[in-house]
Amino acid sequence: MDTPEISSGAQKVLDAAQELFAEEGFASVSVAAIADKAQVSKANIYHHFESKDKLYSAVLKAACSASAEMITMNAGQNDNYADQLSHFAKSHVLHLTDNPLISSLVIRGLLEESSNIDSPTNDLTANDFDCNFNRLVTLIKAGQEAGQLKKQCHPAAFATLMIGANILFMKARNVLGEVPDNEYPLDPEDFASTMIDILLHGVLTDQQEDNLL
Amino acid sequence: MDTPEISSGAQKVLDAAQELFAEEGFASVSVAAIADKAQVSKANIYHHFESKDKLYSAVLKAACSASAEMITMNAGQNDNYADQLSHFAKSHVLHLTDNPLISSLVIRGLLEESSNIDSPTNDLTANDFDCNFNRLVTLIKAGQEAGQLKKQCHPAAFATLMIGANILFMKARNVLGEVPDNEYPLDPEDFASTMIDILLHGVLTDQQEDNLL
DNA sequence: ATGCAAACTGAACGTTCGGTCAGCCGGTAT
DNA sequence: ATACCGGCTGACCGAACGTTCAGTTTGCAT
Repeated sequence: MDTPEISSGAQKVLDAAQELFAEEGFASVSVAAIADKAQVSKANIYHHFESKDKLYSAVLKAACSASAEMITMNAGQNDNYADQLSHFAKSHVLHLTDNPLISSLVIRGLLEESSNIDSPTNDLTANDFDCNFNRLVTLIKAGQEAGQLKKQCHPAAFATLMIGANILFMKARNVLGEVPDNEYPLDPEDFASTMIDILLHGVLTDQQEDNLL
Repeated sequence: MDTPEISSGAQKVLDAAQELFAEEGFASVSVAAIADKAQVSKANIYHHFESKDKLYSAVLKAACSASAEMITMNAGQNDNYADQLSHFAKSHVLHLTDNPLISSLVIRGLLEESSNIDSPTNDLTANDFDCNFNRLVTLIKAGQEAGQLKKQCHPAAFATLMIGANILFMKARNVLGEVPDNEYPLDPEDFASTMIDILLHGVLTDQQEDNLL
């Protein structure tokens, strides 16, 4: 489409901007700081990008396309929906933890209100998020129609559970060190399988389940 | 303790600052904008607060204490842990949706890196978050010891699921309008009960559960 | 060698930022 | 009346901001 043929110099700027924007947000990062990090002059940034806003959009666009690319290779098309959900959860949480910069940018774009930045920026992250979210929703619906997942499970609520948990896991790993006397599962794969176990089978003991009938 | 007797003028400033900081973040909001919104002069803000950083800390401190106060009235001490979890989920999600400003501030403080703002600020939100998180964790452990919740359920992972889902629900309600042909559950209480149903019983059909044995 | 466009820069622009200061109010104790 | 003090303000400051521009360097086609 409209790939504006990123030069090597522009790429240095993009990389530096990505890191800084992901870590501190749009408003906290000055163009001078980006220039410093990229080891170019401030004016050079304006040679490649027409404004700070447009640079941010470019960073976000790159992050979103990288994000989409990484999650596309999911597939695994088998007819066991428990496996498919498990696979989705694992690859999603690994995507978040392996690419914290990209993920932080997308999440930041999602959670920030419409703000001052022009609308295309917001639509970008929203679309990227919807993409993952909707793929999970359709996966659940398919599982329901195959009779493997409960009909009364609201697909969007389930997707919110899984994706919300993964995001919190990724963002709060550093903050949650001090859970009392029970170590937090720091390994993403461990977390994903623990989470999937809960989501598939619930947390009630069998005895409690029986009492309900 | 050290309640610095907030005057009515200072309260106007705090209210305006809370709203703006919650909506746009620390760096995006200028002291002049806060003064405009509070209908006071910029110098007046510096009469009540010694710097923008300190004002932000004050706003965050107020938000955290309001948050703690609101969730403390949970209790309900009954011996049915399914009910207790359900009650926790409902009051938590209602707290988030009813007080979006306070919640946004705490979440923002949590998700932002150590940043430039002095450390007490970060500790503040982290403590508030830990408070909720740990209360949920101990609730789950109690349920496990009572034999009502599965022993292999990792308490911290469960807490991450529930709290992460609630946060995403609250923050993404406006973004998630377009889930295809299945309306998103916009009512917080509906969402909480749907979520709890999944967490307690899992999403696998009974027939699928039997196949695993 | 010459030309030319693109990559790049130092220095400056006007604006906005966080923060300061001298001074004006209105009440209140002397 | 006077002194005083907290609440409050307009005018101002230096620094940092995003942005521009004239001009230099680089690389490549001729």
